[in-house]
Amino acid sequence: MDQVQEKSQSPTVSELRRERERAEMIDRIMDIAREMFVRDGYEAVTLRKIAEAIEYSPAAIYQYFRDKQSLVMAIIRKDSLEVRNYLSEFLTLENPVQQLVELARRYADWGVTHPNHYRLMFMPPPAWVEQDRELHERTPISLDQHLLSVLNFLVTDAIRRGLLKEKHSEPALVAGTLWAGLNGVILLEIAMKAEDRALIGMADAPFAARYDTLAEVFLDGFLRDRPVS
Amino acid sequence: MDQVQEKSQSPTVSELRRERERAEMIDRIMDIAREMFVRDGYEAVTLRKIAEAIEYSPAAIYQYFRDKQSLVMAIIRKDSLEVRNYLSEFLTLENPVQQLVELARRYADWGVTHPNHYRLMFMPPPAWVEQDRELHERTPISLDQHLLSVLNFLVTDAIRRGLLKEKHSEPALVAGTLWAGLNGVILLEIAMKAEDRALIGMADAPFAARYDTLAEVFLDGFLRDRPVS
DNA sequence: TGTATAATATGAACAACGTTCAGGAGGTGA
DNA sequence: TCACCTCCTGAACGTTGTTCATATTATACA
Repeated sequence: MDQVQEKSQSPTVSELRRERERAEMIDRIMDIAREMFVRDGYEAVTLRKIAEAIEYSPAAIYQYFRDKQSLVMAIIRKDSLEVRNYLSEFLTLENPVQQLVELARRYADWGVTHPNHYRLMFMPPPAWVEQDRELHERTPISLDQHLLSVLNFLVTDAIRRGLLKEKHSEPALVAGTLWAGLNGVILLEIAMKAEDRALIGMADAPFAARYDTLAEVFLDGFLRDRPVS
Repeated sequence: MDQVQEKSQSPTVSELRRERERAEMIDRIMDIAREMFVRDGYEAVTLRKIAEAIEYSPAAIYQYFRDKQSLVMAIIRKDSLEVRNYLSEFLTLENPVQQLVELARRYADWGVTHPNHYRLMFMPPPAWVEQDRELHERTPISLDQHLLSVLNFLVTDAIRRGLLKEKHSEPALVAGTLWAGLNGVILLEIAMKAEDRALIGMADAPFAARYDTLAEVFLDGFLRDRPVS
């Protein structure tokens, strides 16, 4: 990652092959690391374990990644990009509210099924953020930023069409609230297990029920005329 | 922490003094650790740095805490307990909705001003949770659980008084949604800095505005008759 | 075909980390 | 005085991420 070809006028055939092999190696490392990462969280990812799995020495990894942090960030970045595409698939300019609901549901599903990705996305060690910002100078934006951006776009559209109550005239505030609620239900699902909820004497409910309640309340709260669904 | 006095019939005067000194030492260690922790996050807390700060050897710390994890957890636990008391201060049985608003605002204020506490509360390394659960067998419950519990209690009260719309008859679902929205706005404030929001072309707003929007939407969405505020 | 060059992989080492342990120092109670 | 107990330390262990000189290999060019 992150290297530039300086003098190559036209790449020879073996240069192309090496480049491809290099890309394969990068993928292989990332796949191994992701496996550990998804199952056991960030601290389970050790370079020595990865090295053993790919049958190389630990030092070899540094040929492909600047350091461990870059490796994990590369995984997050790549996977986030896939989710972004997945989320944007269904974005047409038809019914902004309906699209919001669909978008939110997809995002929530992804979050609940990828707790470790989600964790690291929101809760990176503080030092990481700056370094990553310097390196990839704010592009591509992260998944949560992208979500907020899309929400903002759709909300702006909805407001322009007069679908929301008058008091909700600022798209950024509405989008932010949607973002908050959405990530909140995901967080609730990830951070608090069923037994924890039972512990404090609460009736348990499937994730879908909590999501639906949130959707219901948002629709009732934001929409001018609540359509019968 | 976590030790029992076995044979002590009546503690002598010097035993009392030693016990007090021990407690002071524990506080001192926790204060140093908290300072590092709050400023730079969890991984900034190293036992060797703490040892240097308190002018003891690293091994000395193990006289007071089982291991590093226990130390950090002790901080979280203690501070969470203070917040719990702070949150519960104003809990009377007068107006559940008004109390919900007050409670939520206090919680949000705390979260925004304690990002690192907040981070670790929701996002502990997966392995930690089990161990901590075994040690302190589900008591005292964590801050987020406590919040959910209180929310649940207030919502139950509100429902019994017929303050909510009919379709919101399940307290657990309503409380969960409130919890989600609340933690969501905090997360938005913590995880995404102002410059990030500006980056995607959104109007920026102070935290209070986002909180108010959320409150507004929840009140409109949940309440049967929205009182003029 | 032979040779310089560049890419690639490695073993050994380093610093820092959490943690353990045998043992010293010093006050306490009898 | 003596035995005991608590506190504290230095040294060590194993593991982590990371670096670097070196060896190996493959390529490009004469």
